[in-house]
Amino acid sequence: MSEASNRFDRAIWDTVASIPRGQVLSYGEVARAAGYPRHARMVSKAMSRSETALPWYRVVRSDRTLAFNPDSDIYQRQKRLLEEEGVTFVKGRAVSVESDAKTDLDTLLWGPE
DNA sequence: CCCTTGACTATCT
DNA sequence: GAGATAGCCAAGG
Repeated sequence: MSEASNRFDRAIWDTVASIPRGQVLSYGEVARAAGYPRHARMVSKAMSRSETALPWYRVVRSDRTLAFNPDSDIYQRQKRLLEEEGVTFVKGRAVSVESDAKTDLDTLLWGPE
């Protein structure tokens, strides 16, 4: 196992571990925050290589949908873990608790949809 | 070295 | 907004 790839993994792990409860980051955002722009596709692999418990479920697509097949068990598991932290889902998109005022107002006025 | 595979993304129809 | 398309980049065959 080379030093370089190990450094990459650690950077990704640290970044994912730093995502606050009830919030989500996209694969691209994690990669960029870790100091490796354009490495979105490598984030999942790095997380898979982790042996410690990471909040992997707080990482979603850039459009806030989940990366798995909606019919799969893993998709349901991720969705449930997020909902347990207060994250809601509107049209398949994860909406963190810390959403902006406009979204909150619209939701109050028009309901989730 | 070429080709295929992804828990991806930005952009254009 | 859903598809298609073209970039992206490390791994493995």
